[in-house]
Amino acid sequence: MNAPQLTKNQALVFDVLAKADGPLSAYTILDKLRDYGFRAPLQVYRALDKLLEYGVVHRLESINSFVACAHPNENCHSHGTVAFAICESCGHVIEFHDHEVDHRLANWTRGKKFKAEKTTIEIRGLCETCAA
Amino acid sequence: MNAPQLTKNQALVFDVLAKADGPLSAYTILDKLRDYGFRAPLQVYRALDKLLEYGVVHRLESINSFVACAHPNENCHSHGTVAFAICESCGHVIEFHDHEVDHRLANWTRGKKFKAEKTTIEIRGLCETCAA
DNA sequence: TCAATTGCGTAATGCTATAACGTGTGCGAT
DNA sequence: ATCGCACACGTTATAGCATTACGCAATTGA
Repeated sequence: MNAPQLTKNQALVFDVLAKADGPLSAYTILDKLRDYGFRAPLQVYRALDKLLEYGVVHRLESINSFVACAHPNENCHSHGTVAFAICESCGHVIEFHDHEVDHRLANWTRGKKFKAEKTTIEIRGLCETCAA
Repeated sequence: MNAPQLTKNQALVFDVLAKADGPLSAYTILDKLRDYGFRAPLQVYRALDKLLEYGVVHRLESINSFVACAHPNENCHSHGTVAFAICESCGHVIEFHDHEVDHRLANWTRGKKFKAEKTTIEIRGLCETCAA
């Protein structure tokens, strides 16, 4: 899924996420965009839905927040499942891929004949700086 | 973390989850327990907090729901990270462990000096029956 | 031109989770 | 025994996250 030309709202939401130094909730995004005419959550959620679909934004399920993809110029989906390490102290997120993990999970689903649609891997803890 | 004697509320919540054939949201649990005197979400959330702490219940982050642990007589935590496959059609959840996945993720965190506190692995899709 | 699609705006609502307050009970230490 | 503490509980209110429902406007393509 490659991103076509973004609409105005999509571009605004994406820019906010791209400039943030960590994940943002939909309502935080809304607040940051009030000066640009945003009034309602749905304006944010609709834009996010598209950005997620295009693969340029990820949703962090465990903290109900969103981040810009760390690999803007590649197609994230081609790397397999995206995993995240989320620092609970400073909020920073590291995005990574591990083919072996993908492989193991794929093996498991194959064995169970489970048809995987979306896989979430999120590690919460403390980043190197905050753990020190 | 082994489970001590449960309090009345904890036991009620646990029983509801144990008898359910799939994950339940806190509010669904609340509704099921109104006849037993439950009136407010906090009664459920407080019980859930303890049950999660004891390891007899798991939280499914991606669907904001809770399930009884599938291995009631073992200590889940001793198996490493618990992973879940969640059928989006019938709602059934399969709980599993994969040491190799744990190992890979542990390797990654070690390399990044990231101190993992809680790891979430959830695969959403269709179970064998529903995919057929 | 008409119909279908897509994005947008607004209001209302629903679902998920926690804060803040106070009560009661059990239990160990003084 | 009684004081102080920890813990579970009950209630109200509020905060935070997400969707439903309605209608309008612009675009596209048959």
